[in-house]
Amino acid sequence: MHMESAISPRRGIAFNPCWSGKARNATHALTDAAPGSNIARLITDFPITHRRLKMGDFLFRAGGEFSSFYVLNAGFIRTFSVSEDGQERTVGFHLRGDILGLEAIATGTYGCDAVALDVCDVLAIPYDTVIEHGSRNPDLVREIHRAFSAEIRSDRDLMLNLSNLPADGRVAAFLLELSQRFGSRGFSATELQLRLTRQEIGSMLGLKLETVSRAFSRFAKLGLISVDLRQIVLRDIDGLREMVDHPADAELRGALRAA
Amino acid sequence: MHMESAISPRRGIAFNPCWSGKARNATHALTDAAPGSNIARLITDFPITHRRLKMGDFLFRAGGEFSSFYVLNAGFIRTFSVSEDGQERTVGFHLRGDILGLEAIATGTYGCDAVALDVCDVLAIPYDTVIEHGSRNPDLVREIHRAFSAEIRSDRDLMLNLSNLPADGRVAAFLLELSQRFGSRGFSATELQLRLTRQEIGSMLGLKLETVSRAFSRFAKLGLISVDLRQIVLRDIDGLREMVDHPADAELRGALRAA
DNA sequence: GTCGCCTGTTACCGACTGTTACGCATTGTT
DNA sequence: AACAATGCGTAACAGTCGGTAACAGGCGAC
Repeated sequence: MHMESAISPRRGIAFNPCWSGKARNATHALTDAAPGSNIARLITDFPITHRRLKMGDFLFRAGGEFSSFYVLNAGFIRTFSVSEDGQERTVGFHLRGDILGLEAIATGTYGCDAVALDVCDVLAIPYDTVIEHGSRNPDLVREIHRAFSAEIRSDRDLMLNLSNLPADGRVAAFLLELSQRFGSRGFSATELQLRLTRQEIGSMLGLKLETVSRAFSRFAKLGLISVDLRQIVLRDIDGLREMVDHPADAELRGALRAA
Repeated sequence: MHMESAISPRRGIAFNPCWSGKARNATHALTDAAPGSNIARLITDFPITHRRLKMGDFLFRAGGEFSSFYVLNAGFIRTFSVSEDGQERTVGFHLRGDILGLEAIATGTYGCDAVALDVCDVLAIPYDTVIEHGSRNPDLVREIHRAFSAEIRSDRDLMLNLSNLPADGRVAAFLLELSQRFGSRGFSATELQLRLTRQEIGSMLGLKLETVSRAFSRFAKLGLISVDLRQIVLRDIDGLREMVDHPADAELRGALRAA
């Protein structure tokens, strides 16, 4: 399975929109399942800075100077990088609990843009503070390492998908991964509210928007999903999994089921 | 430029095959340019374990229990993962100074296989030791973070290439990245001794071996490189760069230059 | 030496994806 | 209300890449 993320399978059901309150210590802000939650929990003896973003605001820009990394507490964020010719390429789609900005430590500048797709609340964690705390709190260091490591893993899974799956397989894998992440964070795992356009999804999967569109249509025709613009309902998880593992057969099997 | 790695541009020319001696403190074993060098240098007050590998030996296997990560001191290592259907997919190609095994921290088990392509010498760095040292040596912690972060960056660059470049562009980008890494570690940046088969290269780039072969042949015909099995000489770096940036034009331009 | 195996090269064909173009629905503006 | 802008779906066409196959060269086993 390429879709397994390194996230613990413990499910956090409760969804606390704590960003609607005052800025507060983040100890109880996140569920267990989110990689950023433990880190926030381990930094207890100083107030964490909250940043509020509205749709379209940037959390950081590529090349901007690094001083903090961020734990997304509520909302949705898209990260992308812009090539020399002005083409936007989506790098990731992030929900609450995700950590952003880790890739900036090496160079001291952020490696991509991060834009809010919705109203967002973000915890800003100053890197120097982490280092300072780390010297007397090995658990915090371990937790940071785990987050790094998980990031590498999931990037690598995505890479393997990109390089080995045909268009349908990639789209199916994308949906399954999203479902798993939504589920582990207390959202519905079958009714997905995409916040991305076809274009943005495509640029993350190395496909054109028409191809994404076609894949969605095909899946709907095969009864695997229902599509209503950006509202997607997964109806046959195993079928989608089949589409990832054996893309060719899945097509055939669906066809004869329809006949 | 997607090919820029986060490695410092300082070049370490001297190549000390220190693995031929007795196991020793690693302080002087590696050049500045390698991401693993600083880490090895910062762990000074205990002897680092060396592991010798001969061609075909595994440094670690997917699923194996994690206790140490590794700094490659000499030789070449290929990492790959095996899918359910038995297909091998190359994840990375590593030279001296590279760090291996970082992705294992999250789950406690290694995420891929690592096999020696040559006689290798590897420094094994027990993770617990790092944590222990980290509490009184913040620089070590920072250095580890830098390595993690650089890993994420380079994975992401590769991802962008995979999802956006056509076959020729990927192969050209692969050659340029290799050249840059060889150069930064004291090898020739233009005469590359590939240790990978076409198949292995292809599985890293998401291409079939025939496609890799065809790309090499095309490049050779355009005068960009010379190919003699796994011995490749880069003859026109700018031309290769052009192939990455504007794959279509590069073909045309080469054709009319030949005419 | 010969055989068999592995790696690599090249050619031909077909499938898949990108390209282009058009139509439709929604949204927000004049 | 008319209009433009944006996102989305569909279809025809073209280009690229993979699948298959045949062949050459290196190498070890016998």
